[in-house]
Amino acid sequence: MSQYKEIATTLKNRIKTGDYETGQHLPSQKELADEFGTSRVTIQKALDELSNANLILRRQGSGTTVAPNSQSTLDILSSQYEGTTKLFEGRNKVTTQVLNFEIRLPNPHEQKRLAISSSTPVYDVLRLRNVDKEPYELDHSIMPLSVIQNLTEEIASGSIYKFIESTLNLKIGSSIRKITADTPQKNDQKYLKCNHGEPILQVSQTVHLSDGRAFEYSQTRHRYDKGGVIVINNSLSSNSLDV
Amino acid sequence: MSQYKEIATTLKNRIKTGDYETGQHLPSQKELADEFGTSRVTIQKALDELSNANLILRRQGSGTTVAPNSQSTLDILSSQYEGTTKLFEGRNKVTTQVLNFEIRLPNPHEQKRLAISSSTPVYDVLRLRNVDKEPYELDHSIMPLSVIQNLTEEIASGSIYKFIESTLNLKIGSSIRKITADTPQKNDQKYLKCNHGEPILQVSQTVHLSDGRAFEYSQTRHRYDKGGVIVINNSLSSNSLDV
DNA sequence: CAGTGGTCTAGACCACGTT
DNA sequence: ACGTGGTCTAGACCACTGC
Repeated sequence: MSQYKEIATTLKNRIKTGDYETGQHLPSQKELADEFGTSRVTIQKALDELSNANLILRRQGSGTTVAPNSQSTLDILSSQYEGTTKLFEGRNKVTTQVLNFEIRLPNPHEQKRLAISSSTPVYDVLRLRNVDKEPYELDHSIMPLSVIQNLTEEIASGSIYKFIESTLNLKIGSSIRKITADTPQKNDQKYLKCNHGEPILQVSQTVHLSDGRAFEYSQTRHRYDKGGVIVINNSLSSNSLDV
Repeated sequence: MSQYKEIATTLKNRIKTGDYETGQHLPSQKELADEFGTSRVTIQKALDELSNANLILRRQGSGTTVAPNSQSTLDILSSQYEGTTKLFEGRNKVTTQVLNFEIRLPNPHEQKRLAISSSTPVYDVLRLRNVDKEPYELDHSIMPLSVIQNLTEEIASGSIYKFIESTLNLKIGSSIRKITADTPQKNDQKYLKCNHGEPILQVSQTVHLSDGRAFEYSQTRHRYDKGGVIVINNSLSSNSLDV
């Protein structure tokens, strides 16, 4: 691990433990450089990490302070979006029912979203995730075999993300998601136990590896009383758009 | 404007105009440093900007390439979320009806979201935004007078964001948003012309200035057939969470 | 004016991919 | 082996804030 990342982790922990309190000043960059026995530029790279995560506010002339909401931001960071399995890990019981698992050729829409040709086969996986035995989300994922291999129904009944990161040793990069509301369809009524008039929150996303290859196009549908997406935006990477 | 930001803008333009094509290599950092007559570190800071915006992919050993989707990412960046007025600027006609405009004291929920005391008065503004004469969104904003002053009903019928940035000369910083689906309420039926069974997409957000002060807590409700939120995530600032 | 963060340099070494 | 991007240094100057 690089020095500036180690320092960033240390500083994050100091905020988490209240060593640096919300609203209070951090030591100056020069003091931190002395403490960690490094240069000011390295401290600045560490502070960049905290700044990107919205944990600190830097003001030229007056110093660096711990951001308001730093504690709730830390909560969100600690359960970063890496699939439903990780989100609920330890707190709730997640079970997954694989409703469909097949390999087929992609339709034109999927070809476009995944940037693959019509001859590249894809996994088509439909899963129902339950949290504490209550239906939580209905997930339909398309993954190209050119990127993801050796996926089985058994793996799909656990965490596909863990399989990709740990077993295939691939690094997940950026994603683009569109969040919309919709009326319940037949499958929503059947599996999520939605009645007529009970809205669905749908998240459509394409997820990429860090090398830029798209590895998943999915549509996830939530009951409106169990769904919701939280987005944190900073001026640096203003990354959310209402359409 | 600092040198690295100028260079970042130049490089973004080269991607926009197709000078650097999607998937193709950029010149190496050394070549760029020579071209711009600067050091490699400055080029790297410029590339950080593009990387944060998901416009490029950097691979140790093999070089920097223009990201897939760079063109659609540019589209999104060019209409960053700065209020509905800016989003539709030039393309559609946005009109705003101010349905309620008052100054009052905040309730406990609003006090918490805006981090203000019970004695700090707030503006309470309810607005209906129409795009091309069709109802688009119903927006309920709470803003503390300790931050925003001299707001009038006339200003509210235009763009409050432009007023804050241009007239008050304040800089907008981070925001935190929660996106949910909901059933239509009385106001939705009245103003957004929703029927029973037509879902609402709701965005609740708290927006901060760059100095960390919260200046707006709002709830915006969209017709399900005219709403949607797009979110771009990168590993750097993974900033979205399903709850 | 003193102290803070922001920018920039010239050069060094390392980690990684490709050939 | 070579070229790429990643990290790091020691020092400099600038911009801004607050006393």
